[in-house]
Amino acid sequence: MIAVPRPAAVAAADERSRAQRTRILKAAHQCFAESGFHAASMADISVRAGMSPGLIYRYFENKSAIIQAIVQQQLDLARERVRVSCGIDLTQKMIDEFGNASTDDEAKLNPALLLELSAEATRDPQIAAAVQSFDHELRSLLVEWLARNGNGDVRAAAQAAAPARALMLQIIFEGLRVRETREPGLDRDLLAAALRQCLPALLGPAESAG
Amino acid sequence: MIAVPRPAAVAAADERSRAQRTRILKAAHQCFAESGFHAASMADISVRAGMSPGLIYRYFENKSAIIQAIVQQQLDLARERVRVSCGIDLTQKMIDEFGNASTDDEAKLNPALLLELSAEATRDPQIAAAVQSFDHELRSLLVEWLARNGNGDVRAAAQAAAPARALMLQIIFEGLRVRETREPGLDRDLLAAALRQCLPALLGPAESAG
Amino acid sequence: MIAVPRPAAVAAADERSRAQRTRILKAAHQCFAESGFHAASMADISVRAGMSPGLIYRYFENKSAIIQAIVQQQLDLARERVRVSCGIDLTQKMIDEFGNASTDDEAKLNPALLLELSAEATRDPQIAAAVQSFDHELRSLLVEWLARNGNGDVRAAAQAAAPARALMLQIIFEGLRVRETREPGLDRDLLAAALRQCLPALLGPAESAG
Amino acid sequence: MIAVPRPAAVAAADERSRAQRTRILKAAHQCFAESGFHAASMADISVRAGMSPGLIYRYFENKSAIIQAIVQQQLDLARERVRVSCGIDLTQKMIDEFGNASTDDEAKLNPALLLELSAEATRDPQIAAAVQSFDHELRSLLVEWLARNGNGDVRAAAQAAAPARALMLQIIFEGLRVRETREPGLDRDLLAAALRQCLPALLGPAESAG
DNA sequence: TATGAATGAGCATTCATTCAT
DNA sequence: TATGAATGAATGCTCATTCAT
Repeated sequence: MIAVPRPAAVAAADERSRAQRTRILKAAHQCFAESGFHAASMADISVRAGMSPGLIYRYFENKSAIIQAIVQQQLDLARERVRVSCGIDLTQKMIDEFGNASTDDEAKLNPALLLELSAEATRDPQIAAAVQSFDHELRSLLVEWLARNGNGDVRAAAQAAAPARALMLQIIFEGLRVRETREPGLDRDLLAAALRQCLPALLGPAESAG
Repeated sequence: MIAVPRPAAVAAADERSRAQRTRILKAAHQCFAESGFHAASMADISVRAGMSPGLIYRYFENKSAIIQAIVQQQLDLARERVRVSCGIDLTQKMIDEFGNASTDDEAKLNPALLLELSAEATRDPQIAAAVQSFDHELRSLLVEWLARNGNGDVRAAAQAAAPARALMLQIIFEGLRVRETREPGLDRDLLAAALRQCLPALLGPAESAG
Repeated sequence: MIAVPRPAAVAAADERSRAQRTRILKAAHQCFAESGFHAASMADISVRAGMSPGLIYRYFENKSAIIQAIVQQQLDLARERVRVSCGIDLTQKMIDEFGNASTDDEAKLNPALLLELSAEATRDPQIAAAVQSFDHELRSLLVEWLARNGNGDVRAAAQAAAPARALMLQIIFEGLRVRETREPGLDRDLLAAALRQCLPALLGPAESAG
Repeated sequence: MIAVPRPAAVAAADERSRAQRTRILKAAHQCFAESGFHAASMADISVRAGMSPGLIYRYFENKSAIIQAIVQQQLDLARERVRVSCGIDLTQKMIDEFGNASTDDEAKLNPALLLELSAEATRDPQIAAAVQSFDHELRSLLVEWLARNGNGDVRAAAQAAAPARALMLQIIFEGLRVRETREPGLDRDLLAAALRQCLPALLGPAESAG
């Protein structure tokens, strides 16, 4: 006779399972941010997560699966940030969010992680695929957003420029992550001045070609 | 009897030593670009360099020292490229050099390596220091270059904007490296259109505020 | 208040307990036959048995105890087969039963299991003891059976030869199990011819020495 | 400049390499015989071989390769024994060689190892292939040997019976190995009597059918 | 200078076993 | 009685580094 668990029990188990996965991912995120994907050991992660190394394997097939999950998490985070940024002073947003990163802040996309993840995309086809599909989706979102923010500028010029502008925004966004990593103490005023050299041209009305 | 080497012999030995170091660094560069700093093994490097693993330790104290040297080499390369780019159509240059990277092309800064190196700066203080000092120097060079290219625009506005513009160029340059890594097949026309949205504003005359 | 179980309940519990043990042993038999004693995991067995891994430990102290029980079961099976084979054409029986083994056929002694079990007897004194006592008992049974099948040949010669013949039958029987394992597709006609070279001399009347 | 090692040095290195492999195989043989293929750990083997665990991997790709090599070694040993046994009193030989096995006697086919190896053939296709090809070869050798020992009995009957007899010899040989494993203290006189019940019929002239 | 055999600590992963529920 | 999450020691294997030659 096999006991059929009541739905409530199943739900509780599911919740616990999800909580454990979250705990592991949080620990992994910290370890990866601190030491990199390869230098962080499963033992490190298990200690950070407050559990035995063996238990991790109940929730993730292997270390690679954890990396994949972190990659996905970082991508989701980036997507979320784009969404939140709609209808906001993007320049100010970029300035405000520069730096202030701490290793264990899971609510913030970790720039070192983003860089390592991007480098890894060069080698791991699964990561490459995840990253590419994310990037395309993100660019589409930016195109839409630019259209909405164009203040009724429905001229062909504005429409045509949107994809290029979206790409340029992406490049600047990513360049900022590199800078964050290499020069965390960068002067914010200088940064603000720098961004103001470029962003108005990208966000404002399309220049009349004539 | 201890042989006192004649100066010529010393010089020859020095040269040989330098040649060996170069050989190792070339091999290491390829291995690091292909597999990353951690995944590339000393054995891999020694095979690529056509020498025994033990011999590498006569020229570099340990693997970390090789990484340091590669970092320095990549920085030198980047510096060189800035110097060469003077008086050139920067926009076109950026477009032309996007992608086309091959793992064993030592004359070209490897974008995946740049990213991994930048992430490593987060963890290794020596690398952080090397990177920061390089970045500052580079920015100074860019400021000078912008001044020279300003076509005699010695107005206060132009002078004041230069540092911000230099920073912005740096950010765009680095953002391009991330893109190269994540989307190697990016459409060059779109890229050109994107850069043309921004670079004129950065490279051209300062806008009159009134 | 401690409930004093009524005899009927005790009997029912006993029966259930026996049923559970049987279920575990059946699962273990399949797993062991498929993967060997060491490669089969308790988790595998518990899945096959349709119960949790923890529950197995209510019925068996540890994995070794399961192996012991399987050994005993295989020995019982072999004993049973000898008993059944009485008064039958042994040669034909041996031929018919060669091969045709499937991993989950519990009614048939699994040859790979027999071999692994025999090898294990070399290492585990408990298994060695079980196997030895079984082998002696089996030989006695064979001696009796040979006497009965001797068709009243009560001459000293026949009596004296019985133990040797019994041993020889055992050796052949076991040799067949090895062959089954190493050459499952062995030609049955060749096998029949081989056995007919030997068995008549073993089963027939003792040769007159004069 | 890559040093080209002199032939003498190469030969010495080769010899050392072979010696190391031998040392590892000897240690592995002992460990496998004592604990079985799976229970013996690489650490056990490395201790027995008097070297570090890592070094083993310079000579064998992985544990499985060691098992394969041991299997091959045991097969070679068995082949050698057949060859040596030509023109000899086979019955006496079988009796003499029963038992006396010690775990670290590499010159003697270890019966427990043979059994485990045979069981493993059930699961590992590579071992199965090695074993099958060996068995066929061995049977051919036996057929030839029987022909030579037939004392000029070139009658069709003798020729026809040879393959069956060869198979039967193989079965008995393997049955003896099982017995050795399960009943190492078996009485030699009884064993001799048992073999004498069968072997004459197998080794002697073919019985006239009329 | 150069080799490459050797070391041993460290890694990802597995699994028999326990125990709170 | 039954579950299955949790443990942690052990395993096969890798690799930076050393050192006898």
